[in-house]
Amino acid sequence: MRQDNEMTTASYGIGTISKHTGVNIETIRYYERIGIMPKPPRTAGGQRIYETAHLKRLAFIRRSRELGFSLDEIRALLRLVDGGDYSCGEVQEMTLAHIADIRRKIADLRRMERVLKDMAAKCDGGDVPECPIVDALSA
Amino acid sequence: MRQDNEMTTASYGIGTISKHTGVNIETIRYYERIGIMPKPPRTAGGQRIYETAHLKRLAFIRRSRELGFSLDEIRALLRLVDGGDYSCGEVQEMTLAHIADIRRKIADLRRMERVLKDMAAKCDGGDVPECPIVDALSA
DNA sequence: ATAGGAGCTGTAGTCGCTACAGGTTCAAGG
DNA sequence: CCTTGAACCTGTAGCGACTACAGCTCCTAT
Repeated sequence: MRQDNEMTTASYGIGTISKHTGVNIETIRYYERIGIMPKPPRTAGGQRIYETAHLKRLAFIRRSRELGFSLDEIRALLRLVDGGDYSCGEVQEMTLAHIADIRRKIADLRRMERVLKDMAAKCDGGDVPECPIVDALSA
Repeated sequence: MRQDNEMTTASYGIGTISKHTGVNIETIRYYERIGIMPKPPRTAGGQRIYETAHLKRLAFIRRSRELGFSLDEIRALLRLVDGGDYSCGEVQEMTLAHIADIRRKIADLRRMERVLKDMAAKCDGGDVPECPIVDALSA
């Protein structure tokens, strides 16, 4: 573990924050390239040095991805947070929009499931080469 | 509309089958490139000529995509159909596996929705720059 | 004969990563 | 102090399933 020479500010290598957040090393570098993670300071040799703030930001991104936010949505969320003058209302609005999105996806999947279930039910599962599923799909 | 000179076998240009199936022209050519649509005959000038069989196959692919089958799954389905010796049981098996997949996706999305709803509920939506959603995400 | 819509090929971009190849740096052990 | 080897670096290419474009050629109707 590295130590700052002035203060007791913890620093971590990229592998450490990768393990901590569960985000792949390559993905972290990718996030930096596309600008949702800031360019961190480097050692004399060019290796990235992260601090607690980076760790928190990466955890935020990770959790948001898990909850289905796109990187663009996360970018917007982070812009609010970075601006400093974000309001709770704005964040809530985006979250509600995202929930609506998820609901639409669920509805679509349920429709698919129903159709497929109906098709599978018409099938006797035998060896004959006349399948109602195939018929239903090409109609 | 083109007409065969021997029989009344209907032929269509790529634009026609695109409109009929709702599959983009570029996508049809892409399907040909990756081998899930066969290479059709061409006019002297090199334009693709399709017949009713192509139309049915493309409709099959379209519908399967709509129902969430991946191109790889569709390829497998088509291999069964093309082989001619497919059994209804095999098709049904793939369909049931796909249904299980859809159920998993629905469960995931529902979990997401619940978490987001809980987070949004904690938010008073006001103008204050302290948002429980942001806190929840970075924790 | 000509205008213009339809079609052609080939390439590059999208999203969100992941997987290399081929090199450099760092920390620990001898 | 030196060596080993793990960790890190850059840059590029690949995935799936398209979509978009540039810059042509072809076909049909007037």
